[in-house]
Amino acid sequence: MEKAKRPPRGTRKRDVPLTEAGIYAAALQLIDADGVEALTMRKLATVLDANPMSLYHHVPNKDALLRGVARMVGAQFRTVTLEDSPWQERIRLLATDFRTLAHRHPKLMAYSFGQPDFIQSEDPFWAALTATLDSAGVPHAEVPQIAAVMCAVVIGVLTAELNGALHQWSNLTPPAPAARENRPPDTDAGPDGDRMFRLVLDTIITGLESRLTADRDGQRAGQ
Amino acid sequence: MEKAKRPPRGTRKRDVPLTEAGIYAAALQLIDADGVEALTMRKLATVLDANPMSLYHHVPNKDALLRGVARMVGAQFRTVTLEDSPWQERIRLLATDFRTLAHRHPKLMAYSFGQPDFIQSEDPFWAALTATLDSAGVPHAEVPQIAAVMCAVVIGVLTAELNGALHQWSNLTPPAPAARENRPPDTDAGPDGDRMFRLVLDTIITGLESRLTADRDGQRAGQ
DNA sequence: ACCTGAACACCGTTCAAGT
DNA sequence: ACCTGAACACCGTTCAAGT
Repeated sequence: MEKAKRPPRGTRKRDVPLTEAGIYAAALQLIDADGVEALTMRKLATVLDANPMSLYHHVPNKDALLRGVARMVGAQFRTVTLEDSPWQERIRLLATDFRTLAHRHPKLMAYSFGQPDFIQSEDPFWAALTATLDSAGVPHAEVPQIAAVMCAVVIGVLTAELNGALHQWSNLTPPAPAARENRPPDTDAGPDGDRMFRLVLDTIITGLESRLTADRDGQRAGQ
Repeated sequence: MEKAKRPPRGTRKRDVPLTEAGIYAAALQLIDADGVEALTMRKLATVLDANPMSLYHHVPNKDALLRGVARMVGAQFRTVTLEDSPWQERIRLLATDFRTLAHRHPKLMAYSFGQPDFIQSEDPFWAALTATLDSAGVPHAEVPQIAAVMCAVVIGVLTAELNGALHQWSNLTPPAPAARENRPPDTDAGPDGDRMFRLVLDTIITGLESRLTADRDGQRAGQ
């Protein structure tokens, strides 16, 4: 009978002590599978084969847990700096990297996008974005505002893509009352999403370009 | 002692029977005050001076309650059609009307913006937007997609404005470690929000214009 | 230091019973 | 028809106690 506690085969996750990182990793799995709103301290403990209260020895509370998971995933987002390309190219790369990350963990990112502290001063992403706008010739004083609205725009489009709104709205105009209802969220990873994301990107880059040349024309008439 | 039930003065809300509309109105008050996440069937019942379970006779569940409140508020959003203005002006009006609504019930709208069914085919807003794009000369087949991304962009910026992200990000670049932390969400109703919203609006309208003239030039070289 | 069981103060919702 | 109390199946979290 010796011990007799361990179930037959690998059904037991934890022969290993609890870790902050381990908790985050397990939480991320649950979130990827069922979404942030389905994550529960108690479910998470079950998955980790631990007592729910044990988690509180490694994480202060559920909110900190979510922030921790978000920070962990965000850290994967090291963008290639691509120092010697034109600013348009660099912005495009930043945005598509962002989108790639969003597609890798859609449920988590749909939540993270709603948190104002999702972007921090220290983020290499923010540094890269502001540096790029700077090198594009955006007046220093305006760089943070322009960067902020660009983030808001990109996050808005990604959110709408992730929760299916973009897809749903695109198929709206025909009354289509008998169309199949409540189709699954339909991550919209297809070519539609790609096209529409590029459309937005092109538009804001074009808009920025024309704004910059207008500024220059205003200052020294030409060039 | 006759009756002896009624408290001294107007502290009692309900001498009147429960109504679906009354429930929505009370729920909206609670949401405006404390946000959607703080709304509880039990708190709502208390405010209405009713038993929590009584609500379920007028509303199937909490989800339907929230949708009902959102629909009720969205119905206020009757946009002036402004039939004889240039499409740029009409789009601008649609967007600023949208923003006005968002500022009137920020907590509710921050929630509603996340719901993919927030915009429906029957909405006069959607009809006005698609009609405007149509009159601007957007190819019929592209109208829904363009309308969808425009909604996503505007909602993205409004969401970031409402939850304070726009404001926070704008003040990011200086490391500013000792700055006051956790200032209140700071609805960002000030001139900052106005400016940044107009900036986005100008940019997408400019982008759309250049896209349209490019299409025309491609088709018939000129005009 | 790390873990745990019991308990507290909440939720949304079901159901059988009251008027 | 409308309302209600009790109860169920959950939450996050505190706390005192175990090793």
